[in-house]
Amino acid sequence: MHSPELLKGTLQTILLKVLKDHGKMYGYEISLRVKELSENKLLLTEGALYPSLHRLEADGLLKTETMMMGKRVRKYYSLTTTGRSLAKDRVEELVDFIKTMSNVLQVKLA
Amino acid sequence: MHSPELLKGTLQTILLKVLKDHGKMYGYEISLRVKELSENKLLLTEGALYPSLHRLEADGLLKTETMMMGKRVRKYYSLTTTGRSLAKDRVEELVDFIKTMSNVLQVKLA
DNA sequence: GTCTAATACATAATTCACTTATGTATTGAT
DNA sequence: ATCAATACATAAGTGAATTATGTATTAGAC
Repeated sequence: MHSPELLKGTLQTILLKVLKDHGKMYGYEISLRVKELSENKLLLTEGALYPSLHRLEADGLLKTETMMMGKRVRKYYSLTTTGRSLAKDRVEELVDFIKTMSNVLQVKLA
Repeated sequence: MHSPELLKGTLQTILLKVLKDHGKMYGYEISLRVKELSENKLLLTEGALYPSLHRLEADGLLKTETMMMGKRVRKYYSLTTTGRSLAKDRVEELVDFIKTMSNVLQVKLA
């Protein structure tokens, strides 16, 4: 697990990106997907995940659909048109930041 | 310039790394060096830089030497033994985080 | 047949590393 | 002379996280 401090500012971008690639997903599913993609290094806590999803929805970047699986609630999130556009920009910005950081740290990335 | 939000959690590591590579440096010099290494994309504000240096010093990771250049004050910072050791760890952690992020974003880094 | 872990959502209080704003003072360039 | 650059510093405010709770269902272990 990484120092969680590092996650700051990257969570929204991660959420947008994962939803861009996988379409409709629910919160818990997203957390599992991120865990998988990161090889167990990025563990999204609920306290970070749900407020972040709610914020993205409030900002009009995500839309939701609530389903009942038996008696269990599932809330599916997907990108709006605006969200899709922003997802692209945010990912580009983060990739650029990563490249900048590796320049500053003077490390080669495989 | 990047979204400054992304810098959070990475600043101390940057400072430790730059000081590890360049030895004795003063604050303003560090900000210029980071600006140069990042091709003008990382602009350290004083409000972030100085408190961060002070914190590292208070934590025993940096030691200081104040010099007068004519009438102008310069405060040189350098790593302590503890600081040198932590610099290594922090850089490794950040590099690892960067790799994790690129996995999650599924991007190839040159 | 009960207990634990996993599934699935949610929110409130708190933290703390930043941003933004401000302050002081020297030096070099035009 | 005036402006930009040099060089330090700190205080107030922000906001995205952490930490701590809470509710409830379902599957598996024993």
